[in-house]
Amino acid sequence: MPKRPTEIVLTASVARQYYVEDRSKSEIADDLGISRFRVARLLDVARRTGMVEIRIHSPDTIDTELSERLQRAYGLAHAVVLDVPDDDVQSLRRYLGETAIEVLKDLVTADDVLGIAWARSLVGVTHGITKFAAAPIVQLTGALTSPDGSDVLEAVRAFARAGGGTPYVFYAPFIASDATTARTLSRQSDVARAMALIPTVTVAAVGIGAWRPGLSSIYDNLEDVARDKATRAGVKAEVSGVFVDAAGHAVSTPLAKRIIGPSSEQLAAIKSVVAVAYGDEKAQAIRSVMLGGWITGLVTHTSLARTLLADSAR
Amino acid sequence: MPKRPTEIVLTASVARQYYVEDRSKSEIADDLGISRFRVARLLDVARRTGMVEIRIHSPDTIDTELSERLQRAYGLAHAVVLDVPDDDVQSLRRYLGETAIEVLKDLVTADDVLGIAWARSLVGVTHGITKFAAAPIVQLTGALTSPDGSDVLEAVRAFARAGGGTPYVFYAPFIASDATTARTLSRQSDVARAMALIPTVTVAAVGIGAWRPGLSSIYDNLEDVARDKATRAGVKAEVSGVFVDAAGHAVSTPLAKRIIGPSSEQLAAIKSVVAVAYGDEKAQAIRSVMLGGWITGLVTHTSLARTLLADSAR
DNA sequence: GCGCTGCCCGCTCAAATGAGCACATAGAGA
DNA sequence: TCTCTATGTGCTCATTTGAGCGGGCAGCGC
Repeated sequence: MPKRPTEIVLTASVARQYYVEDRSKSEIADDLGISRFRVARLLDVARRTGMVEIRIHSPDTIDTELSERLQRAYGLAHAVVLDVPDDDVQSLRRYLGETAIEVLKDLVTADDVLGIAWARSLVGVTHGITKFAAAPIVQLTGALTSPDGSDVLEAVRAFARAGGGTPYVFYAPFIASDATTARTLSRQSDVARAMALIPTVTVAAVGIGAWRPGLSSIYDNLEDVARDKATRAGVKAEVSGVFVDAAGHAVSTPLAKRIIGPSSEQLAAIKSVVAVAYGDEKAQAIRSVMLGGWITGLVTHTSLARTLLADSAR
Repeated sequence: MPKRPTEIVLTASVARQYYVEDRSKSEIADDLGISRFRVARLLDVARRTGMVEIRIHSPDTIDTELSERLQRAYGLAHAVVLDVPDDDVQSLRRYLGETAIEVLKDLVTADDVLGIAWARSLVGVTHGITKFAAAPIVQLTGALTSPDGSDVLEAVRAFARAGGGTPYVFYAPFIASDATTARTLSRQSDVARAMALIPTVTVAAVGIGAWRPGLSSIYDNLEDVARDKATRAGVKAEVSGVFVDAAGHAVSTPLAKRIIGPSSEQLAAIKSVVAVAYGDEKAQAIRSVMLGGWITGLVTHTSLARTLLADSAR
């Protein structure tokens, strides 16, 4: 910081005029009878010495800095990190879901086709949607019974209702008992119609599961044999029914044939895939999914974001 | 502030890159794949909504904002307002004096001629001066006995010693007993030599007195008769022996002829006149002096500055 | 005294930026 | 359904700004 009093006053004055009053350097220079170069240099000094302090504030709920870092670290197109209490899973899920809906609102136009996969935090809050683009809404995966009774079909319909687009739902489970059953189910007209639309989907909302008990709806709804087989095949995570290993590569397992949902190729072809994820225990799984490039956007909370960033630094 | 989460993140990201990382708008735009216009607009939004907070800090001792306002309000070339405790007059005087010296250091080059008038806060601290321009130093006014023994001559010599310039001092009182004595004194060679140099003085350091007991060395050193006469003539303040009324106009009073110091014309001709002033009771006097344009710079403290600004708003 | 060094200043030229305009799009209301 | 309005976007052109350069000057060592 300058030592001479008159220069301190001058520097502060210039900084105030430039930064607070938004005057141009030339204008300030003319005003003070000094050259614009001098003004620029005074401003440099002011910044370097800390006379000018600039802070970026975020609205309470969003941690923009973490969001940005996460976005950069994993090459995401969108990342939203919510700074909300994460001890109450119920309300956390609500927050994340509502935010995800906002993100989708932002992303989806009438020219898009929105795909909705089973994701607990999303499907629970869809009833409150207002104003949505008139895009077709396609159910991406089969349904799973949820403790609170909300399901994918409801979510698809809610989006369609809010925007006036056509909902494409179907009645089939997420996981069929075997590959043959899955094929049979897929031939049902409603399932076939939705599946046929998957290649046209431009924006998808998905959930991410970790291949461990309690961290993936698929894992929890599977028999031991199939589960262990997948585990041995290297499955570490799952995105809307697509199985991936630690590095994020798709794992081909017989299990995949039992899933009613997008194939890995289909998922990869979707332009924007927004995932909602919470729970620090899922960090590794989410990381794998992001490394594999399966998703383009993530809505999550601070502690998980921090874990993900710490991991990416390794 | 934007409502959509992705836009909040984007806006904050842009603001951070622009303000904190000092990247250019075009660069940020290319990076994010958006137009530079959009970046500019996002930044506008960020500023308008308070996402970007810019604060100008001053070093502890100087209140740059008050300084600037004072400077503008009274059209001063320099104003330095010190934010120091003003309950201890001793230390206040020290601070002001030292700061005034810094200001003078800044203002005076080898091509200048510095004039020093009697000013208690200045003369007390001159012994510590180091590094000064090699300018001639001229004693502007006669001397007054000071309680702490410091005097103008000492100050003049200290400046000269620090800079290597020639000191022009003389032995004569500030106030002669009558006009005739004053004339006689002025014919002394040392006085005459200094007085002859006054028209060459380019920078002067002066004190300001209020025409009330205890607020002006001249007032306090005068007999009742002369004092009252001056009061009746409208004298409200005094700058290095020049008497002015409330509006700042020079008051012609017989008293002026008894003063060994610059005439009002001579004072007015000096390019830079820096005054040191403290004590809220002097506010009106200082205001008058500034209104009259007698000084171009002021070194003072916060409470007095605030009073002066409140007065100027009237 | 004399050159040397580092610093501050203002210049030129090219790049960055702002103001105003035209266009597209989405939502509101007839 | 159609028009109107508000909003967001990118364009052009004039202005503002930054990078790098050379000159002048004070401070310093010989």
